[in-house]
Amino acid sequence: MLEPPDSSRPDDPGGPAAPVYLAVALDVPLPGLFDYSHDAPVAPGVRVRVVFGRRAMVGMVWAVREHPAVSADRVRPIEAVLDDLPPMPADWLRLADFAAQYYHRPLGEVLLPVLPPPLRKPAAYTGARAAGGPVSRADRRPGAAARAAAGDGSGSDPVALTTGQRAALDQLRALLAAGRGVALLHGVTGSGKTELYLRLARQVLDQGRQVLILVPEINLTPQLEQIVRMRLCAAPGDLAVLHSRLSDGERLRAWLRASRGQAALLLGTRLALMTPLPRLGLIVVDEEHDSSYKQQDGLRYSARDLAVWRGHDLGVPVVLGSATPSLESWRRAQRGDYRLVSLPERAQAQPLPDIRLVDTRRAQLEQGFTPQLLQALAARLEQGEQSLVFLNRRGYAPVLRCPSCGWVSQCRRCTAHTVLHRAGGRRAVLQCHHCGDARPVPRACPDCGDQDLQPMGRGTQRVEEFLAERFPQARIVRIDADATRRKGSAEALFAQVHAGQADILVGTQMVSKGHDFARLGLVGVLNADAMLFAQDFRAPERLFAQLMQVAGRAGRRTGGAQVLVQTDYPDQQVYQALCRHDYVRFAESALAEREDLGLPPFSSQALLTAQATHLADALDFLRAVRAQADTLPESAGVCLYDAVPLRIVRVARVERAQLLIESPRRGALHGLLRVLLPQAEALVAGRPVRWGLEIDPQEI
DNA sequence: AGCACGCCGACT
DNA sequence: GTCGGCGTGCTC
Repeated sequence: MLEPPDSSRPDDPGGPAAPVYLAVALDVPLPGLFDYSHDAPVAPGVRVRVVFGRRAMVGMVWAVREHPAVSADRVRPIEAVLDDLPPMPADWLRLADFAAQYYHRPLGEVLLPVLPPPLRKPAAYTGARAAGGPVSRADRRPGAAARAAAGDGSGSDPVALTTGQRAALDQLRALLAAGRGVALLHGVTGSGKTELYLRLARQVLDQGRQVLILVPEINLTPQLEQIVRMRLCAAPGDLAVLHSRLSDGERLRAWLRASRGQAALLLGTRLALMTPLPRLGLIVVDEEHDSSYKQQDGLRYSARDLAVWRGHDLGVPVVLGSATPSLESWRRAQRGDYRLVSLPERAQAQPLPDIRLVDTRRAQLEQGFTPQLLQALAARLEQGEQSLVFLNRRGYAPVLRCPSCGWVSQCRRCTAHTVLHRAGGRRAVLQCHHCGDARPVPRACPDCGDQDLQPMGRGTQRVEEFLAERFPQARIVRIDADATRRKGSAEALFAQVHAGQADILVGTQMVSKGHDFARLGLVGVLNADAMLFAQDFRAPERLFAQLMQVAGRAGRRTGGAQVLVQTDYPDQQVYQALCRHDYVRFAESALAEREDLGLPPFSSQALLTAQATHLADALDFLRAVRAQADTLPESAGVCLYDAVPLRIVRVARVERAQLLIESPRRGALHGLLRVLLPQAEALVAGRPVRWGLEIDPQEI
């Protein structure tokens, strides 16, 4: 099966057939396809093992040609046709083709990385351990799903819907009946979006079709997985789960069950989007505004945007859900491209938490806390309720400083301060949050010898230390990337909080997603302003979403919850809207501002990035590209900004610059890129520069 | 991106 | 005298 077919086939008396040429996509950063010869045509979407340069690779056949695109003496034969899977389906190939064109990357960089690793590693098919290849090995193993407990409540819908939910469900069902279209389901935390996903999914499953549910993070899969199993699965194999923390084998087995149509439900993170699903009938994207849908390395695709494209292409409805939709989606809903479905209230009738701003301009702060916040913490402690102190800054202090000469701790490899870390018992270190480099804390100032170095500002560790001192009777739990580094430790910490074994929770954005803390009565937000003044135009949008999400942690079961946001700028639009839980007003004013400035979603953007040892090389390259663009007729209606260094110009000894390209017409932008990018490739030749392109950048 | 080849410094 | 640094060149 894994060897190349014999060239002298017995049923072909005319001798060896004329060779054909297969245009093969390979995962290399080179444009185009690569031609290989073979003795018979092979269907597009079939994987093949080939030798490329000096190494063996798995590629995918894209087309069959009569003549090679390069001279025939450079063409090599296919090593083996990997026929352990049927050809990838046509709709999957269309989706990959669209992604390759939209993100301006070679096909092979899309087609292959989205496959489970064993399907794209040549070593899985050669050598003694291959044993018939990864697919037959996977098929010989039962897999985790078959051992998992079956759902017992399949068929029942235990919760009665509120009037608001019923109205929303009717609108969503109309979408299902129409068989296509995108709905933006807008509802605050706790308004019951999940319940609606489940009921829609049930309806689609009953029609014998498959449902794809995307969630932003792995952390959110276990909870949803449990609910979905209980509510929608008659057998354990009905659900397949896909995310990056699975082992290669688990991932392959889940992928096979979904792509063969055996699993009716696929739940996963962004990488699940590119799974073939032969009977797909509904796509749900939960928390559609979340930035983790955008891949940040390799092909920088947006799983949410591709989900919308896939739904449209297949004529399958897509539901985008969020309490704080992205302004891109909100505008599409306003224009009528998406159907807006609103859930106006919390499902179980508790009031929304009371959000208040605490003006820090005149307050007497104690370790960053206002007296109001400290009093509120004390009161909740007394009532036996839990509190959350939210601070998006890990470590002990963001910088170490010498009071006599002004020296500050700086990374050797990056233009960034190093952060003081001194978690319980372990030796204190100065750590760079950009490159990970860590060094011991100097005893004295390296510049002037002063021994009295001071930590400036505070992170979660220092807040934890202060609260322990201030409230000695309280049980304090810190949840951030440092406290949860070990596998399973996050689950253990969350379990501790859920079990009521914590009074005060100190956390970064890790705590803001998914977890529903039943006993949480108070949320205190420190240092929100830092997020407001990130110079990115999306900063207010992100801050609003972040704070709404964190506020949503409070009082989901108890009611009477309070959120205190400390700020120097209580008059800012984003804080005012937050206090009123008024996403709509916030979105309208933010959109008006974006329109005035011609920013997305009123324009499309692409970001050309360059990296070099010396900044000047990176900037020179970008300027050359820009000058080249100016000579092209395709640059009409497209704005190319000046090449600029990144705010943190050097990371891990590499200096970075970028050039923003923008147009009110997406077609014009992509038209220019199609012509310009090959020329950029030529311009970089001989320069010590690495470059890249990001379409629809989320951070600028 | 790999993985070669190709010319100049500190080691058994 | 070799091992090895990473500069540039190519891959159907």
